[in-house]
Amino acid sequence: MSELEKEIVDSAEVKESKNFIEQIIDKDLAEGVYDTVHTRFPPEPNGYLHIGHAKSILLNYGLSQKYNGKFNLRFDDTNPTKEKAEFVESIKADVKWLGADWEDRLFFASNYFDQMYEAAVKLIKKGKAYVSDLSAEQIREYRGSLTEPGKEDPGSARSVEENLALFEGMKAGRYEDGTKVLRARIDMASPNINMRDPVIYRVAHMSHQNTGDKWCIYPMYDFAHPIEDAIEGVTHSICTLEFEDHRPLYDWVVRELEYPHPPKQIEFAKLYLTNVVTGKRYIKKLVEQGIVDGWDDPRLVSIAALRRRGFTPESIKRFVELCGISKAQSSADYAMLEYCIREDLKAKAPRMMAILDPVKLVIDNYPEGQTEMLPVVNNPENEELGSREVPFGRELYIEREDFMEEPPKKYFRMFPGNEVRLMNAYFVKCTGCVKDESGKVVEVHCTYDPESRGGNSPDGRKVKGTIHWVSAAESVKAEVRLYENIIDEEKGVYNEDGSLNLNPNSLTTLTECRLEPAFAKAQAYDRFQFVRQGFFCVDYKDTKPGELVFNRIVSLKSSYVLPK
RNA sequence: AGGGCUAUCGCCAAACGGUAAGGCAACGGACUCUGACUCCGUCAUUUCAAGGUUCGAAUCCUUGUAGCCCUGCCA
Repeated sequence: MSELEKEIVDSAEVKESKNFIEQIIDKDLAEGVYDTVHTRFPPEPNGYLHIGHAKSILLNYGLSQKYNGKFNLRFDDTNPTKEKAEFVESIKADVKWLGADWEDRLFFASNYFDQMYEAAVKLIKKGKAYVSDLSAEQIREYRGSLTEPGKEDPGSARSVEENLALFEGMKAGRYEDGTKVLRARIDMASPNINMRDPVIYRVAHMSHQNTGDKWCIYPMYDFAHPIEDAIEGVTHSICTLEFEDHRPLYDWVVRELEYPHPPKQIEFAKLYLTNVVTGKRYIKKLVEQGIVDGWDDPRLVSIAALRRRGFTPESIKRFVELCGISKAQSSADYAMLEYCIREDLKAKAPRMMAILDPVKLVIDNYPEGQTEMLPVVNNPENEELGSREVPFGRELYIEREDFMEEPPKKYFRMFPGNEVRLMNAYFVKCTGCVKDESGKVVEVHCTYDPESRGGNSPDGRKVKGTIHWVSAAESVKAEVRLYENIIDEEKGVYNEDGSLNLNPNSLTTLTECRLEPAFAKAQAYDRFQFVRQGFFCVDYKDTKPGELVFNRIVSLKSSYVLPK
């Protein structure tokens, strides 16, 4: 290819298509609707963040970076009945871990309660809001149905003065929970139910995690959110599809409150993953039944679980990018997530040897009692990761599946008469095996070629198979948890009736495995690529001294399948 | 008087009236001290359906169909 051709190809690759949100922003910028881009991630501190939040975080933060704008982290804490301070810290940690930097812009919606109260007063004065005496049930009745219009709230007829006095009374705590609400006066006959005089303030005598007992009235999301965005100077308020119907109300609020540079709400489709349990009530059930050990169980897709399982922020970012942004309801394939972590760890993680399903290998012509240290490169694709010494001896453990007494065609690992390479060590020739009464192989025997130290024979002969191993004497016994999150490829996670389709026994398997010494010294959060099996990280939970628990985070497809 | 949104390969997703990108998955083959990785090749004459407009339609129009969301004093 000539230089010119290369340039043409390069420039073609640079031309990236923009997602629909970027197109909206470009247009806004070009038309002067906004002269900057300011986004935010507004979680309610009522639980843990999951992979879906990661999409929102990375989208919002990414946009602010791309357009040289700003990104806020704001806790949307307008409902004290659901929120806890402990979630604030975990959310901050997760957002930070993902690399979204809010700099000094950490906000709480509850810090705007005074301004929201004033905003409500302003609406009352404009005749755009009134106090209602209706019960929750009555409000529901008056709202009408999907096909029938609602009817006027009796409170709608009150004068501005009366509303002002009543609303002040609500604030002063003169009314019980549920006895009075403030409603926006819009249109009880609107086909959009959100516009049928939505409740914008309710009474709740409850301590708030941030404001304590200062307030006994709290604003509703639809009223509070646009105000929060407007106060912070947010330009593009990005949320998920279910809020599309709320956009007219969002626009109504910023218009009636007369903000000079009103923010704009844009909706995108949530990120769903196939074959993982996401429903909160199911997760709760799994936790209660002890099937998973909490909301950060590695089989779940909370940010904390993914972190615990060994995913890197980079891999999640890549995954979110790969998924793209659109308005079509979709579910990403879990294989794509696995691809991202494999891709990321490939050159970053040291590769260690471990035997998941050990069977003993005895080298009959190797001196009894001798141990030698063999140098091994930590990652052949990345020399910077250095090397280590691995002990080698007469008795080793190899993977049970790496030996077959009667091999099928194209099997080129251990079988009687075949020579293979013990990775980084020696060529060995299989001589046979020892079985117990039940016919189970308990020991494989072989002889080695002392000339082939390091894994190559001086006479230049080749072997087709290379297998991994650990020294029987020096290896460390450990438990490995094999986590599976694939429930049923065909039926998926949920049954037709909405119940959970899973076999608890299939979720996790504990195996006793053998690790090479260096692997066994792993620290929490260390990540390793494990020969032929996948990636591991240390599972920091429930780890007792001398009883390491490793967690296989990604199962690489085995490309050799035994014939049935 | 219901309203809103969506529909392009098994899964995501571009294409913005000019002749269906790309990634994941899958499948061949080459290579290999991990049956991994890498490499190379294959994978939508057709865009939910049926009509229409146009020299030309995934894109515009009409009529259907399917899926998701909305009747919290949740967010």
